[in-house]
Amino acid sequence: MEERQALAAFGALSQETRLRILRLLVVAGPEGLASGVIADQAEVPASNVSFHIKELERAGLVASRRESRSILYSVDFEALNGLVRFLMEDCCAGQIGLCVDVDRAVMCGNT
Amino acid sequence: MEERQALAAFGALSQETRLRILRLLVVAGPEGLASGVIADQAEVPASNVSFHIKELERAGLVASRRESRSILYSVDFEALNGLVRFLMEDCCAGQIGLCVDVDRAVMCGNT
DNA sequence: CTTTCGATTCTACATTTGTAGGATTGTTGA
DNA sequence: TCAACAATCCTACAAATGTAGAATCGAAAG
Repeated sequence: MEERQALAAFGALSQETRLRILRLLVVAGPEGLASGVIADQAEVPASNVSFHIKELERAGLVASRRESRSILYSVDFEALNGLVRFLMEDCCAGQIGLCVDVDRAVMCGNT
Repeated sequence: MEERQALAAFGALSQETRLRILRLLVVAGPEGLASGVIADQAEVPASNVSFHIKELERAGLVASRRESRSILYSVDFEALNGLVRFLMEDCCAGQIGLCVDVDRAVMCGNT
């Protein structure tokens, strides 16, 4: 994952409302959710959901597809995985063992 | 890791200058770096480094200790590890296998 | 004690971000 | 075709963020 995208992704995750939206989408799975549903569940005005969804899309964390009248938004799990790996590389760089806690089943195999 | 801290940490990582500083500190290891050294290496004015370091500290990602005239800043690897785990939990929640790519040696043992 | 030097704080400013009501667009079912 | 409905766009505004020079603070060396 490129730094540019990682910066955008971190920015996207650094906002309460957006994190809440992302979590709803993670739980919803590949099926995704319509923005009206998101607005209801997150208790946020529709225009606001649009604003934040756009941000999540710009960051490459969320994809959309039309389904009849609704547009369904879903997490790009590939991108989320890429972000985890990006973070781990920064975390591990020359310091594996300092940051990774193998006992808790979080492993970094890079380098 | 609490959501509050994770939000702050993501925010801290979402800024180019801060990410650069964090990487310098990751490479430097537990020993840490003085802010003057950071300013030189990152090519950023000293006041700016102070500003961003404060942000990284507030996010709990960086710790400091005095060493003679200088103050040495170092990464809190524990916190960085916690952030990776936080991200994985969001990423995995009910969807293990969709997001985690075991072949590339990134594993999530939660749940 | 005083000078030096590393680091922060102050200040001012431009830019970006977040919020939300209302208007608009566009798809679908009647 | 047209009424309904979902979602975005427009707008205005408040708040937070990022930048950097200048002033200040504080520890340590002499």
